[in-house]
Amino acid sequence: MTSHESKPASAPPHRYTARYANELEVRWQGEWESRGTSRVRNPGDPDFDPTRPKFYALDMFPYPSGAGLHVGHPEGYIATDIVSRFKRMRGYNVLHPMGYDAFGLPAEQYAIQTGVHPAITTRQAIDNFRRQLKRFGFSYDWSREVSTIDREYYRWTQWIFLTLYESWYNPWRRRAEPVAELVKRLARGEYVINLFGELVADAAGIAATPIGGEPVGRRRWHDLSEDERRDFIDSKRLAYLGESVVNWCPKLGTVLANDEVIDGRSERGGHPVLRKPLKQWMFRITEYSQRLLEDLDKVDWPQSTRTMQREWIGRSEGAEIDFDLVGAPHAAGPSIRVFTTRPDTLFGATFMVVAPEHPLVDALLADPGPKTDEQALRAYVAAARNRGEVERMADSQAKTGVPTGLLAANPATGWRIPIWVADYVLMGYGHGAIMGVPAHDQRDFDFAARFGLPIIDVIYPRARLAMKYFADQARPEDRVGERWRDQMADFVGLVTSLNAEPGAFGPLLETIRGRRAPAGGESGGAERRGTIRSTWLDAIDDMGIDRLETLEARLREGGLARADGSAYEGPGYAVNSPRPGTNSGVDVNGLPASQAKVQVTDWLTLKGAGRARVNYRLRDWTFSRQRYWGEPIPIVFDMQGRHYPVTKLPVVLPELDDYHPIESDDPQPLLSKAWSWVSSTAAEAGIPPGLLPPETPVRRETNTMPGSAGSSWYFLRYCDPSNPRRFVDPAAEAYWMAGGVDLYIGGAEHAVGHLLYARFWHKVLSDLGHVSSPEPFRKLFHQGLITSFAYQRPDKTLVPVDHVEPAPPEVTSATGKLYVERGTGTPLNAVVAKMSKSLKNVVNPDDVIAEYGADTFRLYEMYMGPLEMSKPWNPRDISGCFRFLQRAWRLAVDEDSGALTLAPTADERLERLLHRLTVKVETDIERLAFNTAIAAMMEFVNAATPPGAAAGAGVLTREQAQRFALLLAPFVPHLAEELWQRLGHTASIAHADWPDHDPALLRDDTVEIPVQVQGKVRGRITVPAGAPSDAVQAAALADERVRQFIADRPIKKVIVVPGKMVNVVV
RNA sequence: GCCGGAGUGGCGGAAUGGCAGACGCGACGGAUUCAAAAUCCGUUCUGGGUGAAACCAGGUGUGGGUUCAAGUCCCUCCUCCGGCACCA
Repeated sequence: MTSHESKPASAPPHRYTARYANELEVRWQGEWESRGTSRVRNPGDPDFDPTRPKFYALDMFPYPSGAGLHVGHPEGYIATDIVSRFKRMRGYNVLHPMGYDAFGLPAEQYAIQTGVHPAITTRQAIDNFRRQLKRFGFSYDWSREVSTIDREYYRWTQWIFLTLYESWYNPWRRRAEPVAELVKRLARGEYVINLFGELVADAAGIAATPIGGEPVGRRRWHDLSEDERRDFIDSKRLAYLGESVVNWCPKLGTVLANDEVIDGRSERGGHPVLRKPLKQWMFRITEYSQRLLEDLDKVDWPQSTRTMQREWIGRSEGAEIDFDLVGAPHAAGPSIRVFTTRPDTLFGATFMVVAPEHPLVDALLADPGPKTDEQALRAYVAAARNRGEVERMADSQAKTGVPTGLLAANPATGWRIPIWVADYVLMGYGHGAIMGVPAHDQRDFDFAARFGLPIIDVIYPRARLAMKYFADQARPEDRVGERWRDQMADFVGLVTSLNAEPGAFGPLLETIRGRRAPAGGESGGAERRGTIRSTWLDAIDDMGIDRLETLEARLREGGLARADGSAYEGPGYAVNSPRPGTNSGVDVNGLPASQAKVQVTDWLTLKGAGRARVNYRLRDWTFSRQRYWGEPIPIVFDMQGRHYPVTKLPVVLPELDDYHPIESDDPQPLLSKAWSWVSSTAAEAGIPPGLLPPETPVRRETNTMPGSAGSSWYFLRYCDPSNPRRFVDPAAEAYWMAGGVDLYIGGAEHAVGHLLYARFWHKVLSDLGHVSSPEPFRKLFHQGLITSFAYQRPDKTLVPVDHVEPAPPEVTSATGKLYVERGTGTPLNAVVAKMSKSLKNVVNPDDVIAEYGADTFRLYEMYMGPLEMSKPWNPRDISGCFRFLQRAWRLAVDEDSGALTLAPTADERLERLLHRLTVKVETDIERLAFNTAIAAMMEFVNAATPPGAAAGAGVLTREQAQRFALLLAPFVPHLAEELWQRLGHTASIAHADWPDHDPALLRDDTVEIPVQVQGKVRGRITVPAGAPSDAVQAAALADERVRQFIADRPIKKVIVVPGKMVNVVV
């Protein structure tokens, strides 16, 4: 028992104690619930008021863990609750819902250990979460609660999956359309399929033509066989079966995340992990790359989050280029396609690298060429494939690889360049193949240096281009002695200091030649020239250029990068493109790299060997999980392995006898243990008879959906949570989602995953006309982490809080440390760390509420600091908020009698303060700056509690007390409601009108202005508000102290900032 | 390495380029009390100055710059937190 709660008998009976707070909070929560105070109606409902504007305040719904809420959860919830309550008082219809993201791994793991069905533990956890959440007095409309594990919820998650399955992305119209539409267009001949299996819009004749534009063999839809049609359509669906590699642990019978694999073994148990390709459902989110990128400009999100999404999408402009294979046509095809952002460096491509997973490698292993070291290749590829991506990135320095024995032709130079396999090239990006330009890409440089491949400069920065120009133009007399060094240094210095273009090099060289050697007594120009010269002389020395001939030899062989020992990746001008004396169909020598890019790309396009291309880092979204506790994917397969959609929804997750994973070398989803469920018939599984005859035996999909499935659309279901006919009623969606969710608060850890996936689904649904808005979340805000104080030994290890005790005075005076470790006496530093079970510094909100009440908890968490910042939980500080509420309470209620203490007439000073406070609180709520709003309310209470005021006297009038209660209401709804009712209201404060303010009362008649002399405050003057500048200036200069500080110095300038400040400059 | 964010009293923090430290905690002093807790009142950046004030000087991670005026804007560096990382 804490002190302020003990012996309530000695406290006045109506003091706002923890017990008092808890009593009234629980009482009001019951009242609100039974009165339906937080219920909100939908358009079309009888008591819906369509004249009010809407506000949708959304929290990221929690995963209901068995441990219950911790103090980090409510932070965002309190914030949205304050805004929701405020908006309600301002006349908005407010949608403020809560639910549970309830599928997930912890419950499944618990089931594996104990055999208890995840549904049971999850329901218990949800009940506990709900109880805890309700105790905070959040104004959620609990009738809209949803949980992703409810059948009536996941039925619609499955429906959205099927919607994507039945859709494709039309690149010409830049939107998703039903697959049926595609079939129709194909049948009508509007679209045809070319020899490469690519879709071509016949009428438009644009895009999707192969590189080169050679005659395209087109196939009409009715020329295709049934299977060909089916394969083609399947290849276009937004939900498709793709193959991706997973970390399969046979012993654990499960797929592991990259960070759960260490050195090819499982983190848990150290069992071997295999990298296995697996057929998985994928979403074609990559089709939406550009739109997901562009629409980031439309939303009011933190800059950092938008940047993260941009980088995740990773747009880069460049070209794709086909390199012909040399020699006999290979099984892998006639050429290798690469993507590059640097087509300007094509002349410097001296080798190629393909990823170990590249099709060329498989083809080559099946049919090795004469020059292929099959053994080495096979060994390398096998090793590389079994290394996880994380591992491959971990040893990022030393490049490895083996030659394939194949050669390709560089289309610009005609050189035959070797093709290597190396794992620094990733199959998942671009085409899984690169052209190696070692002089201008550090990774390629490292690789070339390691394996002795040629390195040829093709881009020079301006300074080096100037050196080359100088060497090319050097006259015999320039070569004499050391003269060339000074001349060249001067020339390069002039070129760089003027940012001169190559066209201007000639005249500049003449200027240099015209200069005399600097003699004594010259102008500052020579001195400056001397500095620049020595800079460039140093640069020349650093390059190891001792004679002009050395430079010329380097330039001739294109060996500057090699000599530097590193690639030059910066901007510059094309050189050696082509090299002197060689031929090429294109010449970009001397062009700035940016122009060379365009020219090379244009030339490649014309030649049919390449084209401009935008590439994205974003990859398709793998949607299959080999888990039990997730939404079943509504698909069945026939005996030929063809897939069909299950239209009878929901596909209900079957029960299992036990949840132990299947030990197997081949990945087996846990659901495949439900064999009687898996084996079904078309009719039983819910396949329309038009698609398959009812008796056809089918096998159900045993993969389940990932956690991000249910969370990608829950905000839509809140709009219309129990609709049995649609995932959301169009009118409800159009009303609540107009312009997107108005405020969405949640952790920054979802910056890319959840927020990108939800945007993608939303865009698809929007394209198909199922939702009205293009973006789901208009305003997004991330609350900061709530951390905790932790105690650190000198060696930086942390000590659990229950092993910490205050330091004895002698330790403090000797070391300055305030804490020591119990037992050892080791002095400890107080630091800030994440709350964690091991440090025993996790705070349970239930305890805090028992000790102070929910209102104090709400207030404290908002008072700690800016919402977006991470901040440490300090139990000591809570009492400040608690005392504030006590004082606020005492302002209106006599602690002994419980009677109202009100003043008969309004104090004018307090009236002004109250108007100001009203403005301050409303602007701060809009800015989500709750800490300063609360500080302002504290100041008001301090001002309204004059020292020495007799108890029970009353300072505020009834009307003022009411307005103050209204300001408190969003923050501390229970206390505010109690005051409101005691002040004579029967309707809830939740729907009372926010108080108005009188702008006239915001300004004082006179203002005190500091007067500075030389920027230091030397006096103060009091002038009428809005006084003209010259009057203010006159008053300032008349001030006695100001005159003292000016003394007899002449006044240079007087700056008057109206209403703020005067500064006298002397 | 790259991209964000942050660095202000003993602590959490406040401050549209305009009086640095609002507000709260803690600490200290006082009232109340037999005593304590709770509650209430006062003081509290540092140094100088004074009986006490007034007042003076310095002060927002480091070093520089812009400005009449910088915690705030620009550049350099340091530290901490978060994210990404062979993306061609």
